Amino acid sequence: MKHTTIKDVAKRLNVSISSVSRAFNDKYDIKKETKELILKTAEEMGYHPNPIAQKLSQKKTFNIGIVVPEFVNEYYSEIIIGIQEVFISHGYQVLIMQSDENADQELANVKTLINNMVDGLIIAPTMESNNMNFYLKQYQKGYPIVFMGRVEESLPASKVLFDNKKWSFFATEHLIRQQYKKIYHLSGYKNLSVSNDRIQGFLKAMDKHKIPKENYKVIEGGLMAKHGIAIVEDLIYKNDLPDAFFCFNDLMAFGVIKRLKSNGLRVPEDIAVMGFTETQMAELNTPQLSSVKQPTFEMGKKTAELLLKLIDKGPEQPETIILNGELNIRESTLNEKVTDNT
Amino acid sequence: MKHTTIKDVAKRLNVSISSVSRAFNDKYDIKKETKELILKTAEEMGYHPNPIAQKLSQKKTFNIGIVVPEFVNEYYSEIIIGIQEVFISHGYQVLIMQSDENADQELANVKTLINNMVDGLIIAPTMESNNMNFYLKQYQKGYPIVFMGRVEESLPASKVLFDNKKWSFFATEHLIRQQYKKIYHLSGYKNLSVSNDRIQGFLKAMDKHKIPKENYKVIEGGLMAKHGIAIVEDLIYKNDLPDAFFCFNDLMAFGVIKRLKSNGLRVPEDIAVMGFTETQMAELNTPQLSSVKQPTFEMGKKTAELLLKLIDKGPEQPETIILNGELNIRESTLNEKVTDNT
DNA sequence: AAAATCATCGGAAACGTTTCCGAAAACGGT
DNA sequence: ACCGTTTTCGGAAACGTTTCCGATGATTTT
Repeated sequence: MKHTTIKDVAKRLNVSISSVSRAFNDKYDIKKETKELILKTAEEMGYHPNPIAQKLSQKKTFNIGIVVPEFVNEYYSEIIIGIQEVFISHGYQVLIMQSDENADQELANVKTLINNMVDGLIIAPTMESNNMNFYLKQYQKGYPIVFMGRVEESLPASKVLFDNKKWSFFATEHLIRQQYKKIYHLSGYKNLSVSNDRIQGFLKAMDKHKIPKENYKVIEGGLMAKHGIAIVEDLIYKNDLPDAFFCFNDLMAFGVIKRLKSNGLRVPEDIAVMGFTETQMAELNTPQLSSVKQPTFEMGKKTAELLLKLIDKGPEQPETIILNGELNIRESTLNEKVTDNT
Repeated sequence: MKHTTIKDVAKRLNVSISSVSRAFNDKYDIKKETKELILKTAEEMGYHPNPIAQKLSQKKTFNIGIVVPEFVNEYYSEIIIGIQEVFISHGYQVLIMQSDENADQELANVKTLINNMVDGLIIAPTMESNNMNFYLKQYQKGYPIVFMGRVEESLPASKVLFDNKKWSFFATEHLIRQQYKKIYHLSGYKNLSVSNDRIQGFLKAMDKHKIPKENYKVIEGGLMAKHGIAIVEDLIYKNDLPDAFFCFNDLMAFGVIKRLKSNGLRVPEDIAVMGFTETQMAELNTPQLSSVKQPTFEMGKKTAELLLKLIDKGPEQPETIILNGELNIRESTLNEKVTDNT
């Protein structure tokens, strides 16, 4: 467990500590031969610079922190993988913490990460809370922070967003084109900006195609399958089922499909169901689920690159990157009566 | 960005640096009043000890590293959450790296983590490779390492395992009791010890119930849905379909179900399908998938606790924890002709 | 040949803690 | 009033780097 230090290497070669340091850091003021000699014997001695000492000396931790609501589902996992790819290749290590969809936990996580002196932070907030004030204050004090996902476009900081309104619109329009007449949107929690964006997209499509008000509805759901199940349950009880459901995410869609089937209803023959934020199960489910695929990996990479720039070059004009998705039509929203499937 | 240091606090109160340190570290040799005074003014000045400096001084990084094959699927995500819960509450930060089911990548990850001087390592190997020699050598040199999952019971180091053989046996026996006569096991890669354990369990059940050799088969699959699909495809082509499939994991089971359905076969009426390592989709799929639930969260916690002990108390007798699961019977393996569903 | 430049290196401060060692102060007992 | 403890504290070394500053000798310029 005894580590060989820079001193050991220096002593062995009868050179100074500074020379060894210079050799390892590619400095100009060292002769080529001595540098090579140093590197060679250091290699032989199994010397690796102690990262902690380097960090102390350089006043950088080469750690960055990520706070996400959760990473059990694929969405944030994939984003994290994208982030890691960028940072690890730049010599950083990534600390991941989850807020469990809880604003207090989120704030606590951010504070631990700051106390651990991470060089930068990526925050995917669970919801708009007054935490944002704290985060923004840190950002304005010069702490490098980049936001991701559930924040408003007006936020005065760099961020990477998905164009929820647009793709919600496209998804809804697809349902309309498939000639589903009565369409219900099961939204996410309404205190999430993404939920509202998708509601906006839904309503915009309704408006454009002049669907009468009694033929559509927005019902507040949540994030999980059980929310979809509960809502369908309720609608069955009220005898108020639509032709098509457009769900906030795939998980809710799976819940909806399950509950419909257990009531003897077929998807899509009786009722169509559309998801959002595509999961790998969309293809494997019966029926295969139509959904909107978000470019998770790319979102992670872009976010990481923004933060890296912020760390290296200091604060400049905040940048907002809005990414596009992909509407993947599958069995669950195909109306057999419609031949033109555009 | 200018941090207040221990010196600033000391100077302000005209005490020594050591006293401030003592106050923060709950040392005995400091008067209660001065300690409180120091803590109060430190608080006022917004002083937090610099963790990097602490780490350098204490020769500990308070970082631990985890290497997993992947964390897109729920299995490792949940394990990681269990690990984090233990370590974060003990003041550690957790560095997570994924090997992408690639042994070289895995080794590289372990080496980066060691170079980053993590205080301990949790390795969930992708497969038995000669990496194990390297890991064991580090372990024997005194580096705290705990293994998880895909390792053999004979490995001379602390580890947390799932009793794959036992639960594979139970799962298979359930299929036999449901009077499925011809049962095929789609295994995982045969260079994984877990695959072999589950094969053993499968064969043991066949043996116990004296199933004739021509009525069962072990087919090497993999880890993903597409492997299940490909195998079913092949069996259909060869006209060699069984009454029931027992799959290495849920993902393969979903692939199997999908491919069977697209051939007009019903699950479970025509063919039953059983998964393993239960996912949240098992309940939501149609039909609901029978599977074996692994105690992922607990596995994470146990692993973390083993490592924590290893770090704190040094190497003792290696400990092996083998955890039990839960056989969850659902629609996909219920034979309507059988009334006694035990 | 003197002066200026350049390449190469060593010494030491600095980064911000913890901790060892010893000293001063307070205290109790005789 | 003296001595031995105990309590409380300060000084300084140590952790392992990076980097600034200056020194030395070699090389080039005038």
